[in-house]
Amino acid sequence: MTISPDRMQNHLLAAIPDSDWKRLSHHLEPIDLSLGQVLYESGATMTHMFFPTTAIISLLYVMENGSSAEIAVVGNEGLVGVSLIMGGESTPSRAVVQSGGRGFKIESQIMKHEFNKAGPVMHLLLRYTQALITQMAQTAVCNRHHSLDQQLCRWLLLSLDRLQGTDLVMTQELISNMLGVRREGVTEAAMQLQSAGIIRYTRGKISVLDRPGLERRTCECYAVVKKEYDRLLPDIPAK
Amino acid sequence: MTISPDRMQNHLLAAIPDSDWKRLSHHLEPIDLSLGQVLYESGATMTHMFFPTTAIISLLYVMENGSSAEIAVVGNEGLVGVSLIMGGESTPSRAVVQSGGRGFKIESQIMKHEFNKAGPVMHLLLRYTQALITQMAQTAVCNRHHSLDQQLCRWLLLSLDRLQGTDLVMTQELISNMLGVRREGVTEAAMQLQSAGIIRYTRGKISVLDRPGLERRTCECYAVVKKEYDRLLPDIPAK
DNA sequence: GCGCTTATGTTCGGTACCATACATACGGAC
DNA sequence: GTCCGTATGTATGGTACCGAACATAAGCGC
Repeated sequence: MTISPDRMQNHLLAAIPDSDWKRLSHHLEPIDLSLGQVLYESGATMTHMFFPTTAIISLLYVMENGSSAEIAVVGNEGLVGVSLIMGGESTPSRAVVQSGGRGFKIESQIMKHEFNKAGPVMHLLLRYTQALITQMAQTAVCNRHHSLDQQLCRWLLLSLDRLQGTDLVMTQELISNMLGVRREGVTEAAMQLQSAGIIRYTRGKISVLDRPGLERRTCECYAVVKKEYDRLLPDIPAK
Repeated sequence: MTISPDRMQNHLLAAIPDSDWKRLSHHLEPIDLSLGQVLYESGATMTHMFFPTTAIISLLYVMENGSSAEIAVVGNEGLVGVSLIMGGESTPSRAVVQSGGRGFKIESQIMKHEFNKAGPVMHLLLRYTQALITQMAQTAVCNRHHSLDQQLCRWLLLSLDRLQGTDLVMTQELISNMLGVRREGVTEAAMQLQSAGIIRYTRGKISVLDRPGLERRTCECYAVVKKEYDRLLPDIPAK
């Protein structure tokens, strides 16, 4: 049985004041988001915005030679389609479902209209956008300076924050695409984490056993981003 | 003789409709921006927004261990202080003058008030913000995948686009801080470019002799960002 | 249980960058 | 012109990651 997703599962939707919510609620449509599904393609005009509840979406740039790099990750704390409210209608990146689940979608026109009222919804979305900017900036820093091991920890923590429970359904191949590294590199880093007792994994599934252990091993980038989300979106319950 | 900067030298200011400009013009204050000057510090509350005319500003993140990485660069096409309009009042990065020159500053309250009118100025600033987001995202990609040589070309081109003329006053040490690499690495890359006849440099000054040569050697990242600026801010003359 | 697909593990040589140390030489101050 | 601070050039050894090729084994379909 598929349970219709609850608005409250997405923290942005949950933070919309009731008076504004009344206008919007009719337009939100619950949807399934299955692993690998592409929500929008680089450069394509976006017709909808998405609010994940249990799914996680990766924003990634695909290079001319086919390799890719994750720019940011979006889960139940946020939304996919920021460029709609920024007025650009598209971005040079792709949005892919990294972890299957559910969410809501809404037509872009509705949301743009709501945004242009310049009320609480606009300010909420803008604060979220700033948090997303921080995540992107820190991804740039992390890509420059930190080891694959540290980046894997950061990535696991970001995913964990956007999931219920401690299990990720995710192959190492997938992770390597997100991080923009070789699959073998992920294998070696994951083996180290497993032998340290921090994670346990089998084909396509990773269980985090020791979250504080991950936090000890990751770089400062994770904390910088986390702190900024908490600061900018305080009405959103820290998991 | 220092010439008072002209509003039209900053493309965002130039794009503000006259009716809105009348309200704002009294509040804009011309200022000198000298090399190395810090416009805001990581985490500090911003009191002003800045519109460079002839100066270039780097947004960079400084790590706990003191090393740094550039997140984005802002010149006469943009503004410094996007987080003010996003509602965050601060960001975890630092804004430093990378190339001395002039610009305007304006008190944050004035600009926020103007933004909240939800008129043309808001939409202009939001479109600029999206272009800036693209630059950050592409910096992340470039840091992940491209060689120092390619990144140096990208960086020179981004700087060139924001300057008049073809000379940069800039030591290799400074460039290495921006790119987040060793100074020696920049030296080697610069020597290659010089012996290819693309640039010529002496202590602290770089002259670009062959701009198309730089464009041939850089990665796709430069073009992606450039195209997105042109798309989002078409009212701004491409240099 | 058997076989096949595919996720994970291992090895190899190569390279781009790093940290450190030091050599050279430009060009402004005097 | 001379001196000196500092920008640039060079060398050495180390490491993290890459690309490629291949080995193993988990778990699904039958």
